[in-house]
Amino acid sequence: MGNKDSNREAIYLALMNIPPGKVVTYGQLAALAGLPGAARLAGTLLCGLPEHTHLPWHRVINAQGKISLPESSPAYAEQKRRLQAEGVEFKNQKISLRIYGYNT
DNA sequence: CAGCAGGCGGCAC
DNA sequence: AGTGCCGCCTGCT
Repeated sequence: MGNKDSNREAIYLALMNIPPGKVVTYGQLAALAGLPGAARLAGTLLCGLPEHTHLPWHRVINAQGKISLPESSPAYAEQKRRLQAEGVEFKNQKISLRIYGYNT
């Protein structure tokens, strides 16, 4: 345990455990994967996910409760749409972690 | 509210 | 095989 490959896998596994209608921050996801402080890693990996992935990458947002992508990005629109489809409400592009945050 | 520095991997040279 | 730069980040000034 601890090698790079398992870290990547850990992130994916942690992501799979996020239930619909809930969201986690990058840092939280990394922490759940056993990699505290590796928030950026989570972002990098999600960025590299193939389009055909089954992983709920859309449930990952930044610590500010916002989608960490340019609003003009196609991925932004899709992420927002998927979250709204799961019942997540946006307040001016912002999500309430207090309400939709995933707590173990 | 904006700006800067810090810690962790990934990828290119 | 080693070094360096960059990122869908964060927390603190």
